[in-house]
Amino acid sequence: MTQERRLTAEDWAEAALEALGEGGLSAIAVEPLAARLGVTKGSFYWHFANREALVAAALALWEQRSTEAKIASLNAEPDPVARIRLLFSQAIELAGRDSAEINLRAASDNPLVQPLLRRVIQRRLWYTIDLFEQIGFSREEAIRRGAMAFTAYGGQSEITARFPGIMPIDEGGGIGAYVDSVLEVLLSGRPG
Amino acid sequence: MTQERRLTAEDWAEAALEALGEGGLSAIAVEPLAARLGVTKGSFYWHFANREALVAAALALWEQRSTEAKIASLNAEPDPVARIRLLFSQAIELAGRDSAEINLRAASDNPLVQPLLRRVIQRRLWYTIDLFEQIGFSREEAIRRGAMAFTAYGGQSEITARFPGIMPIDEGGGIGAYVDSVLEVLLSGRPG
DNA sequence: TCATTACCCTACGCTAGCGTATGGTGTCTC
DNA sequence: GAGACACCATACGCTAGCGTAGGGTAATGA
Repeated sequence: MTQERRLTAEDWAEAALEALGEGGLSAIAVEPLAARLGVTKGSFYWHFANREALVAAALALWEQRSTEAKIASLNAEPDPVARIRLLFSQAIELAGRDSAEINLRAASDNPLVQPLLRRVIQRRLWYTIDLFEQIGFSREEAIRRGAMAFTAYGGQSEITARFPGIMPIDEGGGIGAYVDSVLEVLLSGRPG
Repeated sequence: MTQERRLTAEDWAEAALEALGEGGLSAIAVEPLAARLGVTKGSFYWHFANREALVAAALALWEQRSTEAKIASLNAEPDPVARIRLLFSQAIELAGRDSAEINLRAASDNPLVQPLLRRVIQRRLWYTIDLFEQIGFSREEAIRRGAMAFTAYGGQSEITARFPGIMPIDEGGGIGAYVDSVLEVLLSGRPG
């Protein structure tokens, strides 16, 4: 964290991403980050033109890593049904793993964040829809169920992250059982 | 809006709530609001101790009105299934009706907003769960389905509000058809 | 070894917003 | 009609954060 050697633009972007996870978008601030890196903002303005450029760098870093991570963990699972289950499980425990995403959602009005989230949502939504189509639902039905699944685990992860303990999913079997019951409902009337 | 007469604390709270709906929590700022009300902040600090008090007043105003409105519109419908349908329909078109709520969710880390939203979520969640119990599901199953319904329409309203046009629910029948299909899934295997 | 380059510091100006002190004015009351 | 009170203006100090100017230093390559 606090380095002895001199810094690069990547060091700054890394620190910015970390700050985003801890304090939200507004925590990506030049002077506080400089202090944290044991340096003055004179350093920053050598590597970046302005704060916006730093925010953009941190967002790019996040997008790359988050998509890589999700794709990697999901591609390991060949069965579509198991993939959906994985999607859900991951989303529910997303709070601890990726607090940057939670904080990004809260800043979705920001002109840099808005298009980024739009891309990410689009990808995930249609990925989910595709899964339901692979399972055997018609395209129209897959769109409906996929959209429902996506909003459900989006809302779920948001709420559990921001209001821990408020969802009564710990009763009777824990998270796994809840995920199973959700899937049972989402897959009801499954053809094939 | 811009008044000729002198102001009361309620006028300030009202303007603050309006600003919250338009620009988020940070838009509840003393000097901009004063300018908007055609007055200086000397007026404000006569009515309130500080900014936090104004935020609290605006939040109280919102909580009171939003719960009143929702309860009124839902109590008019006696059938539980129709009520759930109403809940969903309302949530989806929530963006235009209550942008203050959307902006509040984005500020849920704020120490004044956090407990407020926690209360509201708690109320709505268990209200939804009760509906599923009234329909005939067991308590355990009602908790699962209610939680799922709640997160689904929470996520739905958030996404449609922040990223209009991104959800493919307008295809083939519009919102009403989508709500119906969601309900069909959520009520699958319904006893009684 | 010496100049160049990469990186950083110090010091400054600027803005938005919070909060305070104090004085002014219209309206109500006796 | 004279005070009292409610409401507001003016003017100030303060903080956090952005951005700039210009000088300094350590390492590196010729």
